[in-house]
Amino acid sequence: MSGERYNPRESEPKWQKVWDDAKSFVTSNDDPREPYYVLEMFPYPSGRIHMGHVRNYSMGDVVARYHRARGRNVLHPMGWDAFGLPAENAAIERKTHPGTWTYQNIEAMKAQLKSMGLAIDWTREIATCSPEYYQHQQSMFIDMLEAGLVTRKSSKVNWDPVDMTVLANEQVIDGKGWRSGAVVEQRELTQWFFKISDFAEDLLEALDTLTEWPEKVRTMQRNWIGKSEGLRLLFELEPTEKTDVTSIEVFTTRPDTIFGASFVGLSPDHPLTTALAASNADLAEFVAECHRHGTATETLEKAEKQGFDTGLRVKHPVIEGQTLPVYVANFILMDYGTGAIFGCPAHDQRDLDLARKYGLSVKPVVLPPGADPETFSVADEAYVDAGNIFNSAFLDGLSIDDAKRKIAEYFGARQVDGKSQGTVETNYRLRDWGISRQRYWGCPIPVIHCEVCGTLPVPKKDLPVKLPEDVTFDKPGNALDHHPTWKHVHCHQCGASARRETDTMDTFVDSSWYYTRFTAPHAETPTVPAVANRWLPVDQYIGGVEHAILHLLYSRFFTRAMKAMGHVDVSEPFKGLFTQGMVTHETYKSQSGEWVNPTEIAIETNGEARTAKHIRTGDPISIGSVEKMSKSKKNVVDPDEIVATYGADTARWFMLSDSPPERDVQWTEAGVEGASRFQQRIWRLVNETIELTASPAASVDVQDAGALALRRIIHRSVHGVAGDIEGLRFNRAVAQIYELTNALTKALASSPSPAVTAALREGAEKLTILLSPMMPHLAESCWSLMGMHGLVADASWPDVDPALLVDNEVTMPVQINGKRRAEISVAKGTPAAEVERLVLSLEEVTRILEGKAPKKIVVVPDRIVNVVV
RNA sequence: GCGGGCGUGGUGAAACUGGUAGACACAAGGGACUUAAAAUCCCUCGGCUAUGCCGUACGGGUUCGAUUCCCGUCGCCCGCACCA
Repeated sequence: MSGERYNPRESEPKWQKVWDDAKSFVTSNDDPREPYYVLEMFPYPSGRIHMGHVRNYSMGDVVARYHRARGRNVLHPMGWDAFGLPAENAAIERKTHPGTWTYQNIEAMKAQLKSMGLAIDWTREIATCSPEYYQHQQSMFIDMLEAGLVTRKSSKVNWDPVDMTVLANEQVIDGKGWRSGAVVEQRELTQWFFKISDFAEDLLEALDTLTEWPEKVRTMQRNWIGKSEGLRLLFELEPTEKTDVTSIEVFTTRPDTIFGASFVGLSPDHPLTTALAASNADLAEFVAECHRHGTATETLEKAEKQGFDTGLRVKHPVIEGQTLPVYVANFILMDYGTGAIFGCPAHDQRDLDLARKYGLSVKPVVLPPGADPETFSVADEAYVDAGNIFNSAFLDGLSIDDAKRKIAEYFGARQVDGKSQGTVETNYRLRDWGISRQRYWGCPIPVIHCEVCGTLPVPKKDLPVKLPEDVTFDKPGNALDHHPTWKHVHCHQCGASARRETDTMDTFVDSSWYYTRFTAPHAETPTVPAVANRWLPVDQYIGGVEHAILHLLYSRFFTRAMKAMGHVDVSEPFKGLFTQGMVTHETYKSQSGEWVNPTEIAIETNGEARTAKHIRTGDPISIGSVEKMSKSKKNVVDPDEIVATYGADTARWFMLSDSPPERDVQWTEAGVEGASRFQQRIWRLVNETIELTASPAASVDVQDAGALALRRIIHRSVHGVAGDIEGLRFNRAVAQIYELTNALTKALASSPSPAVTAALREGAEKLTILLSPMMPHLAESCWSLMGMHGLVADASWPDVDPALLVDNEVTMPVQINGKRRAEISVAKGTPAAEVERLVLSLEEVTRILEGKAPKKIVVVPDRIVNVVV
């Protein structure tokens, strides 16, 4: 018996040091080879990596190592999304500085990542909380301010009462803060905004160019941007004493239904509503009621449509002499369109609900195909589909689209209050990106507020505006604002006393350009454009789908902004995007209903039945459903423990096998053990192979049939695994490597001829290279054991002999009436007539034909034969 | 409600433009080696009324042939959700 068991605990640190010393993964910007940029979403330095990281970084590492082997100059960096609230919470709990906590975490996590053996260029490491990084962000903020891409405006904001900060709309999930989970309140605050909405159209259109993105993510962004084309339309008010306002402007995407209008609706927050409510206590009460519902009852099913008749009336814009009531309605949003609508109940469900409740008219104006115009009516369900316009005078008979065009022209030519009555307008749901956060641990917004000169950017020569070190977190709110001296400055322009901006930037700003900084991480400017342009866009970006909207949309915006400022010359940051699935695990509960960690239990199997009990107490434990690993359910497995027990390669291999990478993968003890066994099998295979042939592969006897068959499998595997890695189908790459391993093991056990032995040696070498992106340490050990030159990390991906990919002999299944009955083996390219002749002489076929002629024979050359009887 | 995705053995899954359904792995069962265990190796492994028949959620359709395409139903997952 040859060799000892492979010992990853010994071998893995050894190879990591070898790579380190050889600077194997340090990437030069001057390398003339074709660049390839692979990036995984950088982690928040929480202190420990979790299995999700292991999966994410294993995938990225396979891609990086594969493309290195393919001769590309690969950029594969790592950094830290290091600003953010948890550091402040930790500061409060542990009485440490957020920076101290953060940098300690970074060190701990870096050690963990290094133990995974990732092919990362650590010389490019970035922490977004370091002034070396955020000074450039401040500098770009000033550029953006000057370029008109930043505004400061008072607006209603989502206020998180627990985190005591403002949240972007995207950060409010089901009315709750995305991090704290607290019910979000509305407050009026002056905030800094990036004008992402200026780019709405471009961000939407360019989605079509992102062909290497998941369709799902593109759809989500498309919906988020929420483009809608419609008409701004003025309704003239009947003169009234209640207000001086003479017209109401609404936004509609269905101006074609104007003949069916039966009311005009205002948002409870519409200025006219507010004005009317000032002298109408009932209306004021109605508005207050709407507000109570708006914020508190997110969980309730669709709130009932409620309206309040203001008593005002508007002139029907196309029906002479008719007027329509003006309602305030609870379902009309102030921050979309104009905050006012016209209601056409027959063709909008919400309008119909309101109309039925208050007895307003319901007049259909779109006739469904095939319906009778005399009898068609709308009951409880609005008709929202296609049809032709009727009951609409000069629009009668038109399609919806034609009617929209015609009515837009009609209103465009008329005037109300000296303005055009109708203006075609495109609306977007996407709002500007509010970046102000009332927090200490973030990038300071480099602005001062001078009593004389107003709001001024800090001169670039004075950057960075550094966070003060001596801060306390004994009061809720912004520690930066509480600092005794930091915010008091003198105006650089006039010398008057001034106040520093104490808001810091949303941490999504930090992550909106870090991939660019990686291309020149030590440059004195935010980017070195020539270098950035060479690397960008990122060829393959890999991360969680939870960032489908926020991070990815912001990054797309930021790249455009950086392009406008001359920092880069690309618009899209990520050419290829891959969103990996989560890591799940079974859950366990004690009798008393408490979650129990997998390490505390023992599973017993009795045939198919599985039971669990507590290791320490022996109490029975119930096995629950498979869920995403989470601390709250205690179904987490610590990567450190896995690496210590099985080694990094085993963890990496298991994370890549079995489940397609975009799908969730279930972590199981049995699965890890299988991966670990496979590692030993490879080691044994290589050991036994070198016992047969100690010298590197030379040419193989091409005449030997056994050797040829083996070489076919070897070359097909090299080809197949390459294709699977390029397509990110890691599970299939793994399966092919298993198949190759099985074939080599079998050949080895068959007292191989010299020719087969030579092929085996070739197979062992190539298998080692195929393994190296996934199990890099084991691969180095095998490579060195075989006495190969240099490191397998530097080895080229094997060439494939195309002649070995095609079989001369093909097996064709023979179907009778679509069911497989036999198969024949023929030379590749055998003509259909010849195949037909062979098939008809088959015993299985003649038996069923019983001398009769078949109705039809379908021959797909080299694939299949189907005899129809 | 709207949009998207998915339903394949005991389990994770594979099947390229419609062409041998279940590759590969896990679990399970049987055997070999061993004083014994671990490790390793070999065999079996979709179902059934088994020379055959059925089987890719269910019901139809197109086709010589459907896991794959089309229509309908059911179930699960994800995203958006009063956006006029």
